[in-house]
Amino acid sequence: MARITGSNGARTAAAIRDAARGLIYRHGYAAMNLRDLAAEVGIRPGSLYNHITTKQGLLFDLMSEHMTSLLAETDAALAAAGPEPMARLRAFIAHHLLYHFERRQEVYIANSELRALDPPNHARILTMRRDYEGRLIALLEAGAAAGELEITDSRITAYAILAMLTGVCTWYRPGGRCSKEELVALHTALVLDGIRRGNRGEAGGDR
Amino acid sequence: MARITGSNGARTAAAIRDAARGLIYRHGYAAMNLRDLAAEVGIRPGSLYNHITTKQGLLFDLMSEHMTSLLAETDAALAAAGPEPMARLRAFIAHHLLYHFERRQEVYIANSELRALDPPNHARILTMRRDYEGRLIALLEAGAAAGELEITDSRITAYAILAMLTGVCTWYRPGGRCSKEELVALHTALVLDGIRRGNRGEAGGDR
DNA sequence: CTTGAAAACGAACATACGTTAGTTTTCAGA
DNA sequence: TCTGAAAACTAACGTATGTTCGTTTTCAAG
Repeated sequence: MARITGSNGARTAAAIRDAARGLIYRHGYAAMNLRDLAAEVGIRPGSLYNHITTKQGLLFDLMSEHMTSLLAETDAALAAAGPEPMARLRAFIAHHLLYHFERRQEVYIANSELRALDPPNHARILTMRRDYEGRLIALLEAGAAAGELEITDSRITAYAILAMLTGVCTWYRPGGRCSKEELVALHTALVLDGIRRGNRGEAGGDR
Repeated sequence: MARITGSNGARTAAAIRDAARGLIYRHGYAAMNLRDLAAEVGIRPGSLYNHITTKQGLLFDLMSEHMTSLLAETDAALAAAGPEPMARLRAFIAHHLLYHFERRQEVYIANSELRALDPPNHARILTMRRDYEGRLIALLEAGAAAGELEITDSRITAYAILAMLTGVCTWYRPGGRCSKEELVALHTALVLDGIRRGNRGEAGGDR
């Protein structure tokens, strides 16, 4: 027996990436092995190589596809929000969360497996990530320039906001206590109230 | 040649844990191998087993020691802050950040390698982590009860705050642009302004 | 000074893993 | 219908890895 009846290259390739996403998400890249991956897809280990270059190449493809679509969809959401800085910032936050709810696995992998990439791949993904962070930094600076936000350090503030928003996908599960919309509202409030101009209490210093 | 002149059990055990922290922090538990670990300590792979039970046991010990000291030091910081809810909350935030600056490796490992623990070990570490989250949840609820905070959902708010604060150790490096004190002030402001009562702008909803 | 435990060594075992090679069968275009 | 590419199979190679075993040397207690 060799090639299987009804086998289809594109379908198998997609099944491999789907299964790989799940396995890497659950066990991590280093702990995932290609025999388990092949078994989940329903093929033999060697057959994987009709669809991937190497294990490392598979990881890079997954992360690259993810970052590309994250950037594209973010830009679309920002474009739809119009020119007003605060509206764009809200759109960014809402989109970030909704995207993360929808695609927890990709997001988690992109954030936790950077170190598993070999140097050239690492550099490429890092560039895309910096692009994404740059979107938020620009929004914060636009809001500050418009006099609506009070930002001490736009880069660090962006990191803090992204850490909070991205943290959601470590515990969010569909069908949990809060709806997606409630979570968006809650986080939008947390973020915006934390940086809106004129909102500073006596909290600024810790002594 | 066998036992080495001047060899000392306690010193070697400490060196193993130090080296393991660094290797796991940089490469992850699954990607760390005991030959590299032994080489970094300056002994042969088999000699590791005079000081550890298994690789898994080593990971558990590292995480367990970390969580134990985190809980103890947090309680000490809270005790020193006195009874006032907001003072305690500030103390929690400041302590969390300073602890994370000081012990980035342990913190990162504890947060990223939970899945590498086998089920019994996993359960034990998870209990300690829930304990820690419980400290913050209690503080938020005390602040709300005292009328100083406005909290929609204390658990989710706690997760969001912890994600933000813990995110620091993914990018913080000593000698960076901001001092530790500045970072504490910046994050304290972000958190407290985000949840202080009467601070709600029109940000609550996203539509 | 003797002796048993401690702590290192060298060597190896057993398995797991990424990957390759050669073969076989199916599919799609001429 | 024929033919070459596609996609699967079986088998295995080479290496890496966690761990064990028996030995040897040092340390410290009696």
